Amino acid sequence: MVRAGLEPAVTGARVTAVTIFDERSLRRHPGPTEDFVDRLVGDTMLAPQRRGKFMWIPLASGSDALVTHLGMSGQVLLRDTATDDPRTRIRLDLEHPAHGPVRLNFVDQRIFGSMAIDELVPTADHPEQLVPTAVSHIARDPLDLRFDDRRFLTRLAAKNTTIKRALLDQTLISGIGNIYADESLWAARVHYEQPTATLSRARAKVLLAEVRLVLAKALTEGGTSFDTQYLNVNGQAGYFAHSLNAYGRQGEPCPRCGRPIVRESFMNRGSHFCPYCQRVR
DNA sequence: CCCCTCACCTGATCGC
DNA sequence: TGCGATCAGGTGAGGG
Repeated sequence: MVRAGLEPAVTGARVTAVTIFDERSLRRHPGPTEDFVDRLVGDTMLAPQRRGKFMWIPLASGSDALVTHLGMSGQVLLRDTATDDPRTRIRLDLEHPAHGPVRLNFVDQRIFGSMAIDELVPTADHPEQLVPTAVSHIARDPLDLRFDDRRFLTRLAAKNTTIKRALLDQTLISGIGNIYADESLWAARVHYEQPTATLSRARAKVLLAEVRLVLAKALTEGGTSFDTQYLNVNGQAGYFAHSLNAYGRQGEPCPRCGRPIVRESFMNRGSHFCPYCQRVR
């Protein structure tokens, strides 16, 4: 969503200025602040790419890319050159050959996200495409046409953990956060603490199919937004939050069986599920 | 190597 | 009214 919105505006655009308002947003940048600025200014951006929750914009000058992770609360907002946003941590001013000047505001309330300049490298998992080193260990997301279902199912069965941990493991499958994990598990009727080793291949296939449906729906509905804090590149809220079945609905009836949804604490966050529909088997 | 816990952050909300 | 405590969650360092 974010990537698609940025593509026409940044592809071919030259960076004219970079302003750092909060250095903590450069936590993942390997060098000092000046290095980040110097390597961006004057360079030209190519088409944005995405893997999991990482987005990167290759730079025309060489083998580097501007890598952005949105964390929890990050946004990349496309603005005209006069617009500032509250909690902007990094500002990029661009000049596009066709569209003229444009501004990218990296807004991030909780500063879980970041920007960095990172080297593009080849990896065994992604032979047709160079990816930033910070992204090289991230698996493909299940909507990627090159996602390997058999490999995923085999690696899943080999893990010695529970299913929700596995779904959140970005080296196994990417693009699934806490909300989409709970929604997918609810849809597939799988308990979040089902051991991966005893989850049948048939049920794992159903779960993978439900993951795809949840991610595809979230994508078409513009992401999950609970308030104005979560916006797309045009500053609009997504609508996925209106169609949640389990996440955040503790105490409310399960849309399938009517019994109450339960919330349990797991991995320092919430797991929302229907104890009747979703049982360890 | 594999698995798991926890620190990192801010702002909304809750209880007293 | 105010103030401290709690909660939200993606990532990766570090421990076992």
